[in-house]
Amino acid sequence: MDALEAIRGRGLRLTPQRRLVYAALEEHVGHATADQLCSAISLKVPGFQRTTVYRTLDLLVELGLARRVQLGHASAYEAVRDGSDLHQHLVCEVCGSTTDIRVPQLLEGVRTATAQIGFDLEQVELVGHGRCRPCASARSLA
Amino acid sequence: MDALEAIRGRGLRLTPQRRLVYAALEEHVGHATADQLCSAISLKVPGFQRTTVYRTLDLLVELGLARRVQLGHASAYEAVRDGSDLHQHLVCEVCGSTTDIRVPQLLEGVRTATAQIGFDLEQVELVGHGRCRPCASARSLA
DNA sequence: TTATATGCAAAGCCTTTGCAGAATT
DNA sequence: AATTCTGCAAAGGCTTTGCATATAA
Repeated sequence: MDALEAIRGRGLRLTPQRRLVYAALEEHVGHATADQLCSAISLKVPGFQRTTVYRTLDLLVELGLARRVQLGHASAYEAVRDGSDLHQHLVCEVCGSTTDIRVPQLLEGVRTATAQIGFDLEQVELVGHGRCRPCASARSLA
Repeated sequence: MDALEAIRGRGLRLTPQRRLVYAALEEHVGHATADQLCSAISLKVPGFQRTTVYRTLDLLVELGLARRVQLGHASAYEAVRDGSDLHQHLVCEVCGSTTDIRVPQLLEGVRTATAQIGFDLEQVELVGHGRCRPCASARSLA
């Protein structure tokens, strides 16, 4: 909950709603869509607004407390934990599941390429598409 | 135009509309949104339907004649040229421009990581966010 | 001739915006 | 007390779908 103090540090307000969104994000395993978070919170606080979730997520991303991942058309979010847990995402085209992977030297490689053209890199997002192990196995049996 | 014969190869029909969409995609420099393509085609064929553009793009992607790139919320498309011109994209957060980059060994790195977990990788999409050279310069002056 | 594709209209997601009332500092 | 936030409703992009008509093969 300490992380949220960053909100006050910005001169903004630490409201119950913001706590709820951040808590839901931390509790959620893997990535969560705004809608999933809203549903989860609604169990405790009926009528919780999607609008508020979106606004809060924007704020959390801006503060570096959450990361936004573009999976397909919709955005997914995940809490940024301590220690740079930089990872990328794999999406299974068959079952839609997502998996985390770490690609060593990815950042270095991209930095080298961007440095050459004077692009000031802030974030790298990589999404791989294919078939997860279970779905790949199922296919090879067919 | 040979590439389009792949459509017939699938037992599907090579219509004037499909030719138009593919031609527009090839002529377009850089990435094109469905809407941009539709506008371009509409200059020659007034009233050309966005619906048709979307349906055709889906088909072209499926046939490997086009590549879909998720830039922000909207999709952008580019023709797949001969010779693997695999590249990735940088998006400037200030002016919204996109730039192509090539990241050597990117594919190898990702393949290594996916092979370890048995994920059958088909495509890799990387998007970098930051500031393009002009915008970065403008900022450092401020 | 027969299945496929297009045009059009409508609906569907996901997300953002405007504004009045509520709540934090 | 002053400013920021929330809830609600509405609109806004982008994309998909349904169905009758037109068209490629």
